[in-house]
Amino acid sequence: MTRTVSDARNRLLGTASGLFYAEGLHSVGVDRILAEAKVTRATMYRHFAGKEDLVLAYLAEADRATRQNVEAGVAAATNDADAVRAVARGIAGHIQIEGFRGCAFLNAVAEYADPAHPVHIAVQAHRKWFLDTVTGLLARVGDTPAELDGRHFVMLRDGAMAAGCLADPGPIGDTFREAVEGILRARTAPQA
Amino acid sequence: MTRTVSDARNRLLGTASGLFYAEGLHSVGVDRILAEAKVTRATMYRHFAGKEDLVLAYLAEADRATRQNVEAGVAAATNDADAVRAVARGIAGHIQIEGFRGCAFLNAVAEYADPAHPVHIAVQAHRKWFLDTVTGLLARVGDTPAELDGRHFVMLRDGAMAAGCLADPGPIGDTFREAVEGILRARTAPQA
DNA sequence: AGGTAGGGAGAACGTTCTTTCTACTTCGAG
DNA sequence: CTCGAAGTAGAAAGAACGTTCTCCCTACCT
Repeated sequence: MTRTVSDARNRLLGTASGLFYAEGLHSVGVDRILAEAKVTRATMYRHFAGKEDLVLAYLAEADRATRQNVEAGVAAATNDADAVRAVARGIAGHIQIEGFRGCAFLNAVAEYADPAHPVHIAVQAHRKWFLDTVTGLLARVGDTPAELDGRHFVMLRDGAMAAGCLADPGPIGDTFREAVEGILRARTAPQA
Repeated sequence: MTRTVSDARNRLLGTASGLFYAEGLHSVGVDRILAEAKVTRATMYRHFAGKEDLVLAYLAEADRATRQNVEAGVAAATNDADAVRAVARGIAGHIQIEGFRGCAFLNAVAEYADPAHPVHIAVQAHRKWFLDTVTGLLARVGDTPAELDGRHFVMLRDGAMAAGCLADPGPIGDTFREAVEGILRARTAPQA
């Protein structure tokens, strides 16, 4: 019942995630991860089938963290429009943090182009969840179909995440949030 | 004066570009490029200092092609708003082409995270040109400062390019162009 | 007391990577 | 005619890669 769930495994996944995100999937070798996590090869291969499994676990953790952030933001909102704003605020805030290197999922597909690859599939699943979630939130604001606005929101998010590590993240976050306000404005006061 | 400029060099850069774009920078090895281009190692190292030089040449060619496309679209436009629309149409069209795998520059920074790396610097230069160009075009529509709208346009572009190879590119292109129309609308008829 | 899971340490495998090298051919310009 | 640039062909170096392996130690559970 003590269920340590392995301290070494946590260190392994933690440092692997940090390195993968900061430097890229192919750029980081197993040796680097083992050295930095102070874990031996045998231990790693006891917990993960291989490097690819580590990558998948890294993305799964990122997916879990994102869902938690979104759900927390939505839960704290007092109305439907504010729920959308909360998601946007979370993204804008995420861009500002030290060491931000873009979207872990978009960066991953840049390295795993094959659509049939497990990594690519994991990214697709995450993106489908996000698009569906945002579209659902937007549908509760106003009474017009929200599919286009959902895609619009995700497009802004993807662009903000991409540019956030290539330009001053402050103005990027501001631009993003103002653009989201534009979407909400158009939904609350439909075409003139 | 015959200046063949080397047929082998062209084949080399051409197939290297195709492979780099389709499969990623780190995923493609020199051997693959040499085999596919039917060029020997010695010839390649005669023309390029190394693989990194090939990557840089690939990005330089992509930069040149993009600038040409934008300039052609702008030149064909009959007024300032249509110039912006022409750029947007070019992007939306680019997303639809078979084999589209996202923005070559955004994909490149995903693999070369170090801001001091030549690849990263080349991407920054390309992006600065694009942002400046778009902001300049938008400044001619309406008479308000265009910096925010320029960033907004680029954000939409980055998002559209990122999503274009992860979802049905048709709706993505439509969403992008409609969002750009929103920017133009806001500039021609300022706040109510 | 003994079995077993988790971890440490490190050797070694075979592959692939980028790069360098030598040796021979081709061809056009001076 | 000759020189040199550009090409072919292939060996090989040297490093890094992901993976597998053996051996030993510790801690916990029964």
